[in-house]
Amino acid sequence: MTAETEAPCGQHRRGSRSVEGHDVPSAEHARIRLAQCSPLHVRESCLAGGLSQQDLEALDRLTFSRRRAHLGEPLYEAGQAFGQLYAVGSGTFKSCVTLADGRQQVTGFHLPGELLGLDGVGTGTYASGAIALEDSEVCVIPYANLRDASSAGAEVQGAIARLMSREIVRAHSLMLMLGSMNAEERLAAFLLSFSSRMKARGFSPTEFHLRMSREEIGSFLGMKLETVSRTFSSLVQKRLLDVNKRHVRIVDLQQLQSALAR
Amino acid sequence: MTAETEAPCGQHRRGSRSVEGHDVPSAEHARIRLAQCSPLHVRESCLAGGLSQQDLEALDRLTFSRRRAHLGEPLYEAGQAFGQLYAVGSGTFKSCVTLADGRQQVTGFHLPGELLGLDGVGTGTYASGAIALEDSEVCVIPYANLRDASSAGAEVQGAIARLMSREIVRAHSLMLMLGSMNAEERLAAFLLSFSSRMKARGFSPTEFHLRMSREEIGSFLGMKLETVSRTFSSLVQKRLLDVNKRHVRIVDLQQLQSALAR
DNA sequence: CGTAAGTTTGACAGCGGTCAATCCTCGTGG
DNA sequence: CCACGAGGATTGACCGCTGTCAAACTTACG
Repeated sequence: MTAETEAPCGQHRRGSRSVEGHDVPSAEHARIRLAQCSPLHVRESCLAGGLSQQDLEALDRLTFSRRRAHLGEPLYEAGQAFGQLYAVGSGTFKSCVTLADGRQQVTGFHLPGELLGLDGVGTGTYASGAIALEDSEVCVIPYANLRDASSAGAEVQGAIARLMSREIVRAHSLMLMLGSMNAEERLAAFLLSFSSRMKARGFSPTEFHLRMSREEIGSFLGMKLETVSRTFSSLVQKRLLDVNKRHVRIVDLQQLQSALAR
Repeated sequence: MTAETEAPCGQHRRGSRSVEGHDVPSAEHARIRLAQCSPLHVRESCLAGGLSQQDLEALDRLTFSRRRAHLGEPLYEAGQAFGQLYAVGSGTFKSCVTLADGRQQVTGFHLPGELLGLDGVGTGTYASGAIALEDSEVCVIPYANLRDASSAGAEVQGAIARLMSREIVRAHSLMLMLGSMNAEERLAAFLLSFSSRMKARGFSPTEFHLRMSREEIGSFLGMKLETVSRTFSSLVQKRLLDVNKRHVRIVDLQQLQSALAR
């Protein structure tokens, strides 16, 4: 239906092995608590950063459902009424903002344990959309529950504030990257960030599979897909990486880090 | 003392008509409530956006002091322990982040009514620094006071959450700008944003004085100061602006807006 | 096997960075 | 009061990075 453009934020059409018939992804809302929702990831990564055991237990009590999103499906879309936050349980998401004239940009990639939807709190409307980059699962956290002063509300409010603040810091450092780095530095920064996030989740920090296309990486890094591809090739030539399509192996992590300091 | 670099985040050395002898800007902490702290600006601008009357009164009760900062003086610096938020009462500030290798970037300019320091909530350390671009005044809001569940804490917590969320949205749209606009579009976007913020504060939206240098604008927009200057000249040539150093008059606001949609 | 999407690579051009000279403003000191 | 110097702004010349256009290759799915 939607007139598909050449944008990096579109939904995928080729549904992979998605079973189809799932046009409305808001289907099942099983009552499953955060603690059962891939607890290891959620607790030991971004979400847990700075949260006390008490915070986590409070959060657990406020989480009431989970939801699945297949590859290419939106979890929510920009402009939609804000109602809940989502904690990635498994899989990967990208979030995208759109300019008035249609230009779009990927503002982030989200791994298990990270929180989505915080940009909706301010206005009551999601400012960005989130789309699954593979078949994924999230925990749904109704925001109204957080506002209830009841049930350790204050603790959780503080935790949410910390998470938001970190998102601000992250966005600012991305601004720095977009404003002052060349193509090679941007890609190196992206890969190193990805590497440390994989490591934090118990995966290999030097070998991983990217779930996003060259175009999506380019959109995130503020460069064209051809430049992304060329820069990958350049880093391979310099013996810092092995790359085969979306499979990446970091050969020389030391040098990749020093590629940032130019 | 500090080895001054060529960065856009440095403190100014030429103290203008500053009286001197004010090396420690944390001096006087008069007990003045937010309501007395340029209330018109604070209430009718960013801070007030989305806040109820109740929120504002709650905030008032938590504000205990104000502080002055002369041109070039830091309000706080990156890495410093986080303790309070600052509401700009009068004047202008810039905030800056620094990369490991010393590169810096201006992440925002702040007008009366806007809140500074939210990036410190997450880690307990300010991730950016804030420097006065003219002699300015702020309201000091100890963050600990906000966390106290006492005295309508929940209301204020929600208000702070909304403000943080808006800052996230703002940062994301800046990322979009840095990633996908050319020099002219960036400058136009900057001027239009500045214009509407001036208008919101009761100033002329078409004629104003910029408190920041070309280098600082460039740092914020991800371009070099020469390019900023050239782009100003280009917009003058196109009859969209009148520019004399830092004094700007928007001649054709319509066309300036359409310069964004390319 | 054919088509579509994604990736890679090449050729070329243009925007913006770099280096440099000049001008302007303002504060300081002779 | 004027000369001088420093910092900021403007403008020009040049060039390199990255965008643009295009073609070839790979992979997956119908």
